[in-house]
Amino acid sequence: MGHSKGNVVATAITLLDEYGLPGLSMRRLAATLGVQQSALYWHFESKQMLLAAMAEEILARGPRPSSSRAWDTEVTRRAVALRDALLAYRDGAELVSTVHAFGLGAEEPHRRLATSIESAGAAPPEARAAATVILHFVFGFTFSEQQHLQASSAGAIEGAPPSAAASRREAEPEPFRAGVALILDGIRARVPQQQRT
Amino acid sequence: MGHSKGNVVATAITLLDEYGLPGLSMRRLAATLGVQQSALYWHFESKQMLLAAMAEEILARGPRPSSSRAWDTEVTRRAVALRDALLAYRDGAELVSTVHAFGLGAEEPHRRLATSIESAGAAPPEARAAATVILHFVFGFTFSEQQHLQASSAGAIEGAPPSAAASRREAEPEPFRAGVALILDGIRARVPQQQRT
DNA sequence: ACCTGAACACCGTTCAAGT
DNA sequence: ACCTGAACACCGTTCAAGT
Repeated sequence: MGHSKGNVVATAITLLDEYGLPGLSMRRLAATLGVQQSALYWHFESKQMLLAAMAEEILARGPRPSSSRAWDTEVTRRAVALRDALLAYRDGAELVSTVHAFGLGAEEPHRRLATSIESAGAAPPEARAAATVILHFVFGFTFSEQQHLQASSAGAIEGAPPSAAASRREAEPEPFRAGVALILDGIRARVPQQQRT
Repeated sequence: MGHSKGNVVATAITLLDEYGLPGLSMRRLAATLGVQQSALYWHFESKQMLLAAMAEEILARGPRPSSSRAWDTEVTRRAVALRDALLAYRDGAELVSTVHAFGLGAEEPHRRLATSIESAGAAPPEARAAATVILHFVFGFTFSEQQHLQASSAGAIEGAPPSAAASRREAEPEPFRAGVALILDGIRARVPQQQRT
Protein backbone atom coordinates (compact mmCIF):
# COMPACT_ATOMS: atom_id res chain seq x y z
CA MET A 1 0.00 0.00 0.00
CA GLY A 2 3.04 2.31 0.12
CA HIS A 3 4.24 5.18 2.19
CA SER A 4 2.55 8.51 2.62
CA LYS A 5 4.29 11.86 2.51
CA GLY A 6 3.75 12.38 6.23
CA ASN A 7 5.15 8.96 6.89
CA VAL A 8 8.35 9.78 5.00
CA VAL A 9 8.74 13.12 6.79
CA ALA A 10 8.28 11.51 10.21
CA THR A 11 10.93 8.91 9.47
CA ALA A 12 13.27 11.58 8.14
CA ILE A 13 12.92 13.53 11.39
CA THR A 14 13.79 10.43 13.37
CA LEU A 15 16.95 10.02 11.30
CA LEU A 16 17.78 13.70 11.65
CA ASP A 17 17.65 13.38 15.40
CA GLU A 18 19.77 10.25 15.36
CA TYR A 19 22.45 11.12 12.77
CA GLY A 20 22.26 14.88 12.39
CA LEU A 21 21.75 16.91 9.23
CA PRO A 22 25.01 15.83 7.53
CA GLY A 23 24.09 12.19 8.22
CA LEU A 24 20.62 12.46 6.73
CA SER A 25 20.98 11.07 3.22
CA MET A 26 18.30 10.03 0.77
CA ARG A 27 19.91 6.60 0.67
CA ARG A 28 19.77 6.18 4.43
CA LEU A 29 16.18 7.38 4.50
CA ALA A 30 15.19 4.99 1.72
CA ALA A 31 16.90 2.08 3.44
CA THR A 32 15.12 2.84 6.70
CA LEU A 33 11.78 2.94 4.89
CA GLY A 34 12.65 -0.25 3.05
CA VAL A 35 12.45 1.21 -0.45
CA GLN A 36 14.86 2.20 -3.22
CA GLN A 37 16.33 5.72 -3.17
CA SER A 38 14.48 6.56 -6.35
CA ALA A 39 11.14 5.89 -4.66
CA LEU A 40 11.62 9.02 -2.56
CA TYR A 41 11.45 11.16 -5.67
CA TRP A 42 7.87 10.15 -6.18
CA HIS A 43 7.04 11.84 -2.85
CA PHE A 44 9.39 14.84 -3.04
CA GLU A 45 10.81 16.49 -6.09
CA SER A 46 14.18 16.99 -4.38
CA LYS A 47 15.94 16.68 -1.06
CA GLN A 48 15.44 20.40 -0.54
CA MET A 49 11.67 19.94 -0.68
CA LEU A 50 11.91 17.11 1.82
CA LEU A 51 13.92 19.34 4.15
CA ALA A 52 11.32 22.08 3.79
CA ALA A 53 8.56 19.64 4.76
CA MET A 54 10.63 18.51 7.75
CA ALA A 55 11.05 22.11 8.86
CA GLU A 56 7.30 22.69 8.73
CA GLU A 57 6.65 19.54 10.70
CA ILE A 58 9.21 20.43 13.36
CA LEU A 59 7.58 23.84 13.75
CA ALA A 60 4.10 22.29 13.87
CA ARG A 61 5.23 19.93 16.63
CA GLY A 62 6.58 22.80 18.70
CA PRO A 63 4.80 24.20 21.73
CA ARG A 64 2.00 26.71 21.25
CA PRO A 65 2.49 29.58 23.63
CA SER A 66 -0.56 30.68 25.55
CA SER A 67 -1.64 34.14 24.42
CA SER A 68 -1.44 37.16 26.63
CA ARG A 69 -3.12 40.53 26.84
CA ALA A 70 0.33 42.12 27.16
CA TRP A 71 1.92 42.23 23.72
CA ASP A 72 5.47 42.04 25.06
CA THR A 73 4.73 38.95 27.10
CA GLU A 74 3.22 37.34 24.03
CA VAL A 75 6.19 38.17 21.83
CA THR A 76 8.58 36.81 24.43
CA ARG A 77 6.57 33.59 24.71
CA ARG A 78 6.60 33.15 20.95
CA ALA A 79 10.36 33.62 20.83
CA VAL A 80 10.84 31.08 23.63
CA ALA A 81 8.44 28.63 21.97
CA LEU A 82 10.28 28.93 18.67
CA ARG A 83 13.60 28.26 20.34
CA ASP A 84 12.12 25.23 22.10
CA ALA A 85 10.77 23.88 18.82
CA LEU A 86 14.22 24.19 17.21
CA LEU A 87 16.01 22.60 20.14
CA ALA A 88 13.68 19.60 20.20
CA TYR A 89 15.57 17.84 17.38
CA ARG A 90 19.23 17.57 16.56
CA ASP A 91 20.27 20.29 14.10
CA GLY A 92 16.71 21.66 14.23
CA ALA A 93 17.86 25.28 14.24
CA GLU A 94 20.18 24.81 11.27
CA LEU A 95 17.51 22.98 9.30
CA VAL A 96 14.70 25.44 9.92
CA SER A 97 16.77 28.57 9.51
CA THR A 98 18.29 27.30 6.27
CA VAL A 99 14.89 26.40 4.86
CA HIS A 100 13.72 29.87 5.81
CA ALA A 101 16.72 31.63 4.27
CA PHE A 102 16.25 29.72 1.03
CA GLY A 103 12.67 30.92 0.86
CA LEU A 104 11.25 27.40 0.99
CA GLY A 105 8.84 27.91 3.86
CA ALA A 106 8.97 28.20 7.63
CA GLU A 107 7.16 31.53 7.47
CA GLU A 108 4.60 30.98 10.20
CA PRO A 109 6.87 32.15 13.03
CA HIS A 110 7.49 35.44 11.28
CA ARG A 111 3.80 36.01 10.64
CA ARG A 112 2.83 35.22 14.21
CA LEU A 113 5.50 37.48 15.67
CA ALA A 114 4.42 40.32 13.39
CA THR A 115 0.79 39.92 14.45
CA SER A 116 1.71 40.08 18.13
CA ILE A 117 3.82 43.17 17.54
CA GLU A 118 1.01 44.89 15.65
CA SER A 119 -1.09 44.59 18.79
CA ALA A 120 1.45 46.88 20.45
CA GLY A 121 0.25 49.58 18.10
CA ALA A 122 2.92 49.24 15.42
CA ALA A 123 2.01 49.71 11.77
CA PRO A 124 2.25 46.47 9.73
CA PRO A 125 5.53 47.31 7.95
CA GLU A 126 7.18 48.27 11.23
CA ALA A 127 5.80 45.17 12.90
CA ARG A 128 7.22 43.01 10.12
CA ALA A 129 10.62 44.67 10.37
CA ALA A 130 10.68 44.07 14.12
CA ALA A 131 9.54 40.46 13.62
CA THR A 132 12.41 39.95 11.20
CA VAL A 133 14.90 41.16 13.80
CA ILE A 134 13.51 38.80 16.44
CA LEU A 135 13.33 35.87 14.05
CA HIS A 136 16.93 36.20 12.92
CA PHE A 137 18.04 36.56 16.51
CA VAL A 138 16.22 33.38 17.57
CA PHE A 139 17.48 31.44 14.54
CA GLY A 140 21.07 32.59 14.86
CA PHE A 141 21.24 32.31 18.61
CA THR A 142 19.70 28.85 18.70
CA PHE A 143 21.81 27.59 15.81
CA SER A 144 25.00 28.59 17.64
CA GLU A 145 23.68 27.28 20.92
CA GLN A 146 22.75 23.90 19.46
CA GLN A 147 26.17 23.55 17.86
CA HIS A 148 27.93 24.21 21.14
CA LEU A 149 25.58 21.89 23.02
CA GLN A 150 26.32 19.07 20.59
CA ALA A 151 30.02 19.77 20.46
CA SER A 152 30.29 19.53 24.23
CA SER A 153 28.11 16.43 24.46
CA ALA A 154 30.30 14.83 21.77
CA GLY A 155 33.38 15.18 23.99
CA ALA A 156 31.40 13.69 26.89
CA ILE A 157 33.24 10.72 28.41
CA GLU A 158 36.64 11.90 27.25
CA GLY A 159 36.77 15.59 28.04
CA ALA A 160 36.06 18.21 30.63
CA PRO A 161 33.68 17.42 33.52
CA PRO A 162 30.33 16.73 31.79
CA SER A 163 28.52 19.29 33.98
CA ALA A 164 24.86 19.10 34.86
CA ALA A 165 23.69 20.47 31.50
CA ALA A 166 22.03 17.86 29.29
CA SER A 167 22.60 17.95 25.54
CA ARG A 168 19.03 19.09 24.95
CA ARG A 169 18.64 22.05 27.21
CA GLU A 170 15.23 23.72 27.46
CA ALA A 171 15.58 26.57 29.97
CA GLU A 172 16.51 29.85 28.31
CA PRO A 173 20.03 31.06 28.99
CA GLU A 174 20.35 34.62 30.21
CA PRO A 175 21.72 36.01 26.93
CA PHE A 176 18.68 34.71 25.08
CA ARG A 177 16.21 36.53 27.30
CA ALA A 178 18.49 39.59 27.25
CA GLY A 179 18.49 39.69 23.46
CA VAL A 180 14.73 39.44 23.22
CA ALA A 181 14.30 42.09 25.94
CA LEU A 182 16.64 44.45 24.09
CA ILE A 183 14.59 44.17 20.92
CA LEU A 184 11.37 44.71 22.88
CA ASP A 185 12.81 47.95 24.22
CA GLY A 186 13.57 48.98 20.67
CA ILE A 187 9.95 48.32 19.69
CA ARG A 188 8.63 50.28 22.68
CA ALA A 189 10.69 53.28 21.62
CA ARG A 190 8.89 53.38 18.26
CA VAL A 191 5.32 52.84 19.33
CA PRO A 192 2.86 55.28 20.92
CA GLN A 193 3.26 54.94 24.67
CA GLN A 194 0.12 53.79 26.40
CA GLN A 195 0.57 51.08 29.02
CA ARG A 196 3.43 49.50 30.87
CA THR A 197 3.45 45.75 31.55
CA MET B 1 57.68 25.12 -5.50
CA GLY B 2 54.16 24.45 -4.33
CA HIS B 3 51.16 26.38 -3.23
CA SER B 4 50.82 28.45 -0.10
CA LYS B 5 47.83 28.41 2.20
CA GLY B 6 46.85 31.92 1.17
CA ASN B 7 47.12 30.91 -2.45
CA VAL B 8 44.70 28.02 -1.91
CA VAL B 9 42.22 30.23 -0.04
CA ALA B 10 42.29 32.87 -2.76
CA THR B 11 41.59 30.30 -5.45
CA ALA B 12 38.82 28.78 -3.36
CA ILE B 13 37.15 32.19 -3.06
CA THR B 14 37.30 32.60 -6.82
CA LEU B 15 35.55 29.25 -7.23
CA LEU B 16 33.00 30.13 -4.56
CA ASP B 17 32.08 33.26 -6.46
CA GLU B 18 31.83 31.38 -9.73
CA TYR B 19 30.05 28.17 -8.69
CA GLY B 20 28.52 28.94 -5.30
CA LEU B 21 28.97 27.07 -2.05
CA PRO B 22 27.37 23.80 -3.22
CA GLY B 23 29.64 23.84 -6.28
CA LEU B 24 32.82 24.33 -4.30
CA SER B 25 34.31 20.85 -4.00
CA MET B 26 37.77 19.78 -2.95
CA ARG B 27 38.08 18.02 -6.29
CA ARG B 28 37.23 21.11 -8.26
CA LEU B 29 39.59 23.21 -6.17
CA ALA B 30 42.41 20.71 -6.61
CA ALA B 31 41.83 20.55 -10.35
CA THR B 32 41.91 24.34 -10.60
CA LEU B 33 45.18 24.45 -8.67
CA GLY B 34 46.57 21.64 -10.81
CA VAL B 35 47.15 19.19 -7.96
CA GLN B 36 45.56 15.99 -6.64
CA GLN B 37 42.69 16.25 -4.16
CA SER B 38 44.79 14.71 -1.47
CA ALA B 39 47.31 17.53 -1.74
CA LEU B 40 44.77 19.91 -0.20
CA TYR B 41 44.89 17.96 3.03
CA TRP B 42 48.45 18.97 3.53
CA HIS B 43 47.29 22.62 3.72
CA PHE B 44 43.99 22.13 5.58
CA GLU B 45 43.02 19.35 7.89
CA SER B 46 39.48 19.30 6.49
CA LYS B 47 37.12 21.15 4.18
CA GLN B 48 35.58 22.83 7.22
CA MET B 49 38.94 24.38 8.09
CA LEU B 50 39.30 25.61 4.52
CA LEU B 51 35.84 27.19 4.72
CA ALA B 52 36.80 28.86 7.99
CA ALA B 53 39.91 30.34 6.39
CA MET B 54 37.81 31.55 3.46
CA ALA B 55 35.39 33.25 5.85
CA GLU B 56 38.24 35.09 7.57
CA GLU B 57 39.64 36.19 4.25
CA ILE B 58 36.27 37.45 2.99
CA LEU B 59 35.88 39.45 6.20
CA ALA B 60 39.42 40.79 5.93
CA ARG B 61 38.75 41.93 2.37
CA GLY B 62 35.62 43.79 3.42
CA PRO B 63 35.47 47.57 3.82
CA ARG B 64 36.73 49.15 7.02
CA PRO B 65 34.22 51.69 8.19
CA SER B 66 35.59 55.05 9.24
CA SER B 67 35.18 55.53 12.95
CA SER B 68 32.89 58.12 14.43
CA ARG B 69 32.59 60.00 17.69
CA ALA B 70 28.91 59.04 17.79
CA TRP B 71 28.64 55.43 18.91
CA ASP B 72 25.39 54.81 17.04
CA THR B 73 26.83 56.04 13.77
CA GLU B 74 29.80 53.77 14.28
CA VAL B 75 27.65 50.72 15.02
CA THR B 76 25.52 51.40 11.96
CA ARG B 77 28.60 51.74 9.79
CA ARG B 78 29.97 48.44 11.09
CA ALA B 79 26.70 46.69 10.34
CA VAL B 80 26.64 48.12 6.83
CA ALA B 81 30.29 47.23 6.27
CA LEU B 82 29.69 43.66 7.41
CA ARG B 83 26.75 43.29 5.05
CA ASP B 84 28.87 44.67 2.21
CA ALA B 85 31.63 42.19 2.97
CA LEU B 86 29.18 39.29 2.86
CA LEU B 87 27.53 40.47 -0.35
CA ALA B 88 30.85 40.83 -2.14
CA TYR B 89 31.04 37.10 -2.97
CA ARG B 90 28.43 34.58 -3.97
CA ASP B 91 27.04 32.76 -0.91
CA GLY B 92 29.26 34.93 1.29
CA ALA B 93 26.59 35.36 3.96
CA GLU B 94 25.85 31.64 4.16
CA LEU B 95 29.54 30.78 4.33
CA VAL B 96 30.49 33.29 7.01
CA SER B 97 27.41 32.80 9.17
CA THR B 98 27.79 29.03 9.07
CA VAL B 99 31.46 29.22 10.02
CA HIS B 100 30.47 31.51 12.87
CA ALA B 101 27.66 29.24 14.09
CA PHE B 102 29.97 26.25 14.08
CA GLY B 103 32.38 28.14 16.28
CA LEU B 104 35.19 27.98 13.73
CA GLY B 105 36.01 31.66 13.62
CA ALA B 106 34.59 34.85 12.14
CA GLU B 107 34.52 36.46 15.58
CA GLU B 108 36.03 39.81 14.70
CA PRO B 109 32.73 41.43 13.70
CA HIS B 110 31.18 40.55 17.05
CA ARG B 111 34.14 41.93 18.98
CA ARG B 112 34.19 45.15 17.01
CA LEU B 113 30.47 45.73 17.42
CA ALA B 114 30.73 45.09 21.15
CA THR B 115 33.56 47.59 21.48
CA SER B 116 31.58 50.28 19.70
CA ILE B 117 28.56 49.62 21.89
CA GLU B 118 30.64 49.84 25.03
CA SER B 119 31.54 53.37 24.04
CA ALA B 120 27.83 54.18 24.43
CA GLY B 121 28.26 53.50 28.12
CA ALA B 122 27.06 49.90 28.20
CA ALA B 123 28.74 47.38 30.49
CA PRO B 124 30.74 44.72 28.63
CA PRO B 125 28.21 41.87 29.09
CA GLU B 126 25.35 44.09 27.90
CA ALA B 127 27.44 45.32 25.00
CA ARG B 128 28.17 41.74 24.00
CA ALA B 129 24.51 40.77 24.18
CA ALA B 130 23.57 43.72 21.99
CA ALA B 131 26.38 42.88 19.55
CA THR B 132 25.03 39.34 19.31
CA VAL B 133 21.60 40.66 18.37
CA ILE B 134 23.03 42.89 15.66
CA LEU B 135 25.33 40.19 14.33
CA HIS B 136 22.57 37.62 13.97
CA PHE B 137 20.36 40.20 12.32
CA VAL B 138 23.04 41.10 9.77
CA PHE B 139 23.88 37.45 9.09
CA GLY B 140 20.28 36.30 8.79
CA PHE B 141 19.10 39.29 6.82
CA THR B 142 21.99 39.17 4.37
CA PHE B 143 21.76 35.41 3.93
CA SER B 144 18.08 35.71 2.96
CA GLU B 145 18.76 38.71 0.81
CA GLN B 146 21.59 37.04 -1.06
CA GLN B 147 19.46 33.96 -1.73
CA HIS B 148 16.68 36.05 -3.20
CA LEU B 149 19.12 38.11 -5.23
CA GLN B 150 20.62 34.98 -6.73
CA ALA B 151 17.28 33.29 -7.26
CA SER B 152 16.00 36.26 -9.24
CA SER B 153 19.18 36.67 -11.25
CA ALA B 154 18.99 32.95 -12.08
CA GLY B 155 15.64 33.48 -13.81
CA ALA B 156 17.08 36.43 -15.66
CA ILE B 157 16.50 36.12 -19.43
CA GLU B 158 13.50 33.86 -19.01
CA GLY B 159 11.41 35.48 -16.30
CA ALA B 160 9.94 38.70 -15.03
CA PRO B 161 11.39 42.03 -16.25
CA PRO B 162 15.01 41.96 -14.98
CA SER B 163 14.62 45.35 -13.24
CA ALA B 164 17.46 47.75 -12.63
CA ALA B 165 18.82 45.82 -9.63
CA ALA B 166 22.06 44.03 -10.32
CA SER B 167 22.68 40.63 -8.75
CA ARG B 168 25.25 42.10 -6.39
CA ARG B 169 23.47 44.98 -4.78
CA GLU B 170 25.40 47.26 -2.43
CA ALA B 171 22.94 49.95 -1.27
CA GLU B 172 21.11 49.00 1.92
CA PRO B 173 17.44 48.23 1.51
CA GLU B 174 15.06 50.05 3.84
CA PRO B 175 14.32 47.02 6.05
CA PHE B 176 18.01 46.57 6.75
CA ARG B 177 18.47 50.11 8.05
CA ALA B 178 15.16 49.81 9.91
CA GLY B 179 16.30 46.64 11.69
CA VAL B 180 19.58 48.18 12.77
CA ALA B 181 17.83 51.37 13.90
CA LEU B 182 15.36 49.34 15.98
CA ILE B 183 18.17 47.58 17.80
CA LEU B 184 19.94 50.90 18.39
CA ASP B 185 16.79 52.21 20.05
CA GLY B 186 16.80 49.14 22.27
CA ILE B 187 20.38 49.88 23.28
CA ARG B 188 19.61 53.53 24.01
CA ALA B 189 16.82 52.47 26.35
CA ARG B 190 19.31 50.55 28.49
CA VAL B 191 22.14 53.00 28.69
CA PRO B 192 22.52 56.15 30.82
CA GLN B 193 21.20 59.01 28.72
CA GLN B 194 23.80 61.63 28.04
CA GLN B 195 23.88 62.91 24.50
CA ARG B 196 21.72 62.71 21.41
CA THR B 197 23.29 62.27 18.01
C1' DA C 1 57.85 20.79 2.69
C1' DC C 2 54.73 19.51 -0.62
C1' DC C 3 52.63 16.31 -3.60
C1' DT C 4 51.04 11.67 -6.25
C1' DG C 5 48.24 7.47 -6.90
C1' DA C 6 44.96 4.79 -5.53
C1' DA C 7 41.53 3.47 -2.88
C1' DC C 8 37.35 3.62 0.61
C1' DA C 9 32.97 4.75 1.61
C1' DC C 10 29.86 7.41 0.32
C1' DC C 11 26.45 11.24 -2.27
C1' DG C 12 21.68 13.40 -5.16
C1' DT C 13 19.09 12.66 -9.24
C1' DT C 14 17.08 10.56 -13.53
C1' DC C 15 14.51 7.39 -16.08
C1' DA C 16 12.59 3.44 -18.27
C1' DA C 17 10.04 -0.11 -16.63
C1' DG C 18 7.08 -2.66 -13.57
C1' DT C 19 2.49 -3.58 -10.68
C1' DA D 1 -0.45 5.47 -7.25
C1' DC D 2 3.77 3.86 -5.83
C1' DC D 3 7.93 1.48 -6.54
C1' DT D 4 12.28 -1.20 -8.74
C1' DG D 5 16.80 -1.52 -11.09
C1' DA D 6 20.33 0.46 -12.92
C1' DA D 7 22.92 3.96 -14.15
C1' DC D 8 25.21 8.93 -14.25
C1' DA D 9 27.96 12.12 -12.36
C1' DC D 10 29.66 13.23 -8.57
C1' DC D 11 31.44 13.66 -3.13
C1' DG D 12 35.24 14.10 1.47
C1' DT D 13 39.01 11.72 3.45
C1' DT D 14 43.01 8.53 4.24
C1' DC D 15 47.45 6.78 3.53
C1' DA D 16 51.58 4.79 1.80
C1' DA D 17 54.86 6.43 -1.12
C1' DG D 18 57.51 9.72 -3.69
C1' DT D 19 60.83 14.10 -4.34
